Amino acid sequence: MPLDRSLISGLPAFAGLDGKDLDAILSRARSSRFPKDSEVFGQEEEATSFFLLLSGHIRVVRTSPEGHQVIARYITEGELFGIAIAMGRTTYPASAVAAVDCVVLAWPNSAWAELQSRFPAFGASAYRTIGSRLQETQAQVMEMSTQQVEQRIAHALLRIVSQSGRKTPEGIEIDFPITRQDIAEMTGTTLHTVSRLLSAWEDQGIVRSGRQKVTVTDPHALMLVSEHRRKGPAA
Amino acid sequence: MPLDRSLISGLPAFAGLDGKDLDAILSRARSSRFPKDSEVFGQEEEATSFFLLLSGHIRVVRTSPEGHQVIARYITEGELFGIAIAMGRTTYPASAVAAVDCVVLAWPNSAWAELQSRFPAFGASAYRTIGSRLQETQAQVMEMSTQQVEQRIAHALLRIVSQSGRKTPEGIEIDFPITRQDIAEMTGTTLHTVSRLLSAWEDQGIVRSGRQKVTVTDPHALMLVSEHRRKGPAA
DNA sequence: CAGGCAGTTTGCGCTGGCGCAAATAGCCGC
DNA sequence: GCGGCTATTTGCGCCAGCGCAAACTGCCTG
Repeated sequence: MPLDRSLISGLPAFAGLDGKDLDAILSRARSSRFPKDSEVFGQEEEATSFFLLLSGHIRVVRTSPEGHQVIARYITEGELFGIAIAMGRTTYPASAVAAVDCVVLAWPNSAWAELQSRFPAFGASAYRTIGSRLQETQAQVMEMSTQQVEQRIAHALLRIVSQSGRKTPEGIEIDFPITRQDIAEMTGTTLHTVSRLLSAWEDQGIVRSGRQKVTVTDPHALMLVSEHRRKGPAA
Repeated sequence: MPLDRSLISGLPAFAGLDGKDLDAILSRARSSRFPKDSEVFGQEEEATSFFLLLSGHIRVVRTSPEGHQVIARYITEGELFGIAIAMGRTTYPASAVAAVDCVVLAWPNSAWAELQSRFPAFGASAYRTIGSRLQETQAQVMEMSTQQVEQRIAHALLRIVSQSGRKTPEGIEIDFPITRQDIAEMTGTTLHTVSRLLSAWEDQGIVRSGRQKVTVTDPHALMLVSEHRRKGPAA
């Protein structure tokens, strides 16, 4: 059964393409399910496909030779990921793990050249994606160089929540399970410190948190926290 | 006077192109000199061109809203830089400052689409460049999350030296002026800490350093330092 | 519904590395 | 050769946040 073009018609990656184009693009893709905690691809693995997340959330994790893990980002619905081919890489630089049950479209790398040349808008969109990843990653380096742990965590929460937040009566909730450890691995700290800060914020009524769950009840206050920077150069 | 193709013929960015192609590419470029400490482009500035460094060394610097600076990387001879256009960005995400007197080739952004489509190998090379920048930046995040300052500085020195080292009787010297502050801004620390560590290494005979100058006399020992990691997970 | 496990909280002590400040030392221009 | 500027070194005190360890708590499973 061919994939329905409505799956991807609204996505920024395919902006400016008509129905026929979408069908052509989809004809090269296959869709698959990944249950929670399963790996879409692994770090250092031979890159054979590139992907689009149709539904769910995916954690992109880099593991160091000594076994330390760092979460590079979360992929949300509609995003391209694993586009090693677009950067001329032959292996995936990180692994991708389903944070919840996910549905993913996969294209074989062999489709890349064709899609890119037939639908330049699609290629451009992929390159824009890479550009923003680079931008974000550089911003993260900056943040780690100049901000305290508290600000970094506040900022990370705001980022996640704005990307993958679900409104509830109590506030905005991160709509996938996330542990203190996960947050620590996104911000370069330890689960202990994350736990302490979340507790403090809970006392101040800024967040509510539970097992693998964080709800931001006062985003504005959290923004203030994230902006209260360490003393910088005078100007 | 047209630019001579020998300027760029050996560079990886133009691998696989013949003399006529090179001339065509060069015909769209103009060459300019940037004296030490002058800015090739500024952060947030409208991106109007992309560049190739013919000679010299360029410092890529990001400045935070509070005035903190971070050195994202050094560009060495033969590298493309400022290729915001390839990522669909309209402004430069960082500024580029000549670390020494530099000679630079600049293409107007309007040449990008044409060059990319006429010479796919050139486009691919640019995308590979971006891919490795992303890779490196992510590795840096990892490093900052998991390693101590000492290891980070050791690693940074090794990286610079392998990229821009000049052999001298005493060891390998960084062949552009670099201050303790610069090293601090590459590694997310302070010039004080850098100075202390360099002094310690000097006592151990691993480096020799002077005003805006660092010579690695014992790269192997420095590698050992950079690999002596903080205790990690058991496996 | 009894365990057991994974995730979380919290206390406590310690230390890497920062912040500040002052002294020193190359280098450049005059 | 004399300032004066900029880069560097170094001492000292302090504290954010880590490491360790122990207790706790939902939640899932049998």
